[in-house]
Amino acid sequence: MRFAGRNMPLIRPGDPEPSVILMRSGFAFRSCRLGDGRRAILNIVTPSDFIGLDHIVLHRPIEEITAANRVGYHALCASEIRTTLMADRCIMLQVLALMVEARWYGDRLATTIGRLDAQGRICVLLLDLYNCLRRHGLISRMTFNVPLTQEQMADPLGLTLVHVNRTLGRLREERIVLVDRQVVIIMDLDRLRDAARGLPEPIDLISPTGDRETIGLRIDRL
Amino acid sequence: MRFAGRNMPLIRPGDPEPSVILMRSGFAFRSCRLGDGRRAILNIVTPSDFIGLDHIVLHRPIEEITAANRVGYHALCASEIRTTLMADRCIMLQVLALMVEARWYGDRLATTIGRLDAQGRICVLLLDLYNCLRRHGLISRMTFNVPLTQEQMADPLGLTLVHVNRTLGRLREERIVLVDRQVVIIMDLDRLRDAARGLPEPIDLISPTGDRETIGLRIDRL
DNA sequence: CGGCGGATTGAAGGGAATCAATGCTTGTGG
DNA sequence: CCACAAGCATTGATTCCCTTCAATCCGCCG
Repeated sequence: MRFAGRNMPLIRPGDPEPSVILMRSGFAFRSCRLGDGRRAILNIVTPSDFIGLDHIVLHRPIEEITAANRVGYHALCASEIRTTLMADRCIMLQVLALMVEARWYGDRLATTIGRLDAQGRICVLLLDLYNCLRRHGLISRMTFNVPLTQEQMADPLGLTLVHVNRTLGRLREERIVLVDRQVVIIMDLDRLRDAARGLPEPIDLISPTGDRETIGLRIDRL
Repeated sequence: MRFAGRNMPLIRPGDPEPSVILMRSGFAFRSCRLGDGRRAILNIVTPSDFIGLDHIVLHRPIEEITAANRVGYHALCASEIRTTLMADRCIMLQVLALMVEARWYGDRLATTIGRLDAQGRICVLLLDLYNCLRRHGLISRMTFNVPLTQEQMADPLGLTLVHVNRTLGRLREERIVLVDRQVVIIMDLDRLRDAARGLPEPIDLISPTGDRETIGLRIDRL
């Protein structure tokens, strides 16, 4: 188990020896470099997510992972993983399933940005985080911590931090969800779902995602 | 080799026996259903693309594929593919590579929509089509056919057809690219690239994408 | 000819960006 | 312990890109 502090890179683009990472605690975000050098956040990474699985088939990382707060994680050399996968076809299939799931979320994000207004997009983000944390048993109430600045929320949603701020204010006024500092309090889950409604539902994998631990255990072993 | 006419479904969501498809000729688009029943186009599919590879690990299709014009394609039952893959690890790795590439394009699309204005988005779409067709040796000049309505172009870019129309008009005025009916003529490739600049570059897979035929051949054989 | 799908164009309105200034916390050093 | 700076949140005013609504036009086919 390794650790990284706020704003520290877990993976940087062009790393000669890229890793596959299993998040254990904390938040991070996955981003890519734009032509002008700016950084575009692609999504938020939460505990028990795998990141960098694409390194299995990539020469060098195309994206960078940055810790949003203190992060605990396991790292393993991608080439080792590759040989491991070649030895166990079932694991390989599971990795494929994870990639399919990741693609689905990418498509879904594009749909979110393309068809929902600022309020809808933010609701989707918060709802996804809620569902994700809840699925992994990290929360049980309607309250949780999101160690992101408003700018980091705005970026993957294609918004400006100013507009995120205003919209969060409106969501608070309407008593749907309250975001203060790093604390999120869902006040009305139904209306939060309504605001995010219209999007396709998460998918149904042959090998359920809960089985991630199957891979996780092997990583621990290595 | 099978054929499908304009607006005919190649894959429909919930199909009990989903297929993996290799496009041979014609255009199609991949879409998903929104809560209100509308259809959201996720991307454009061109000849030699694989679609439905996710069915290898999915119970049932989550997206639908629709022919944009007359399409020729090969179809193979996903469960057969799955057993084939389990037998040949190298092919499996190639499929994984294709999924990684697909995800990258999904992420890239989200970035495109989130950070570029209408002109940039349309330029990205046209440029991607150009590069894609060219890579597969389907065109050699600056002219090609795109059998899409303006509405079908607008959809995946998060725009309205009205605004696409106006923007195409501006691109014509500025002598960058000319889109009339279904004919695209790139008048100034450099400025087209400029308008789309800022996006991350396509990726560099360990097993080059050109090797698709490796899989294609096996599909033919089945 | 009439109808239809798609392209084109106009006018009006709104959502989000942009520019800019002001609070609020936190941490650091004197 | 206070002063100060840095980073982030908040708020206002203005601008503009894109949407929406609507009308017209065009090519095609029965």
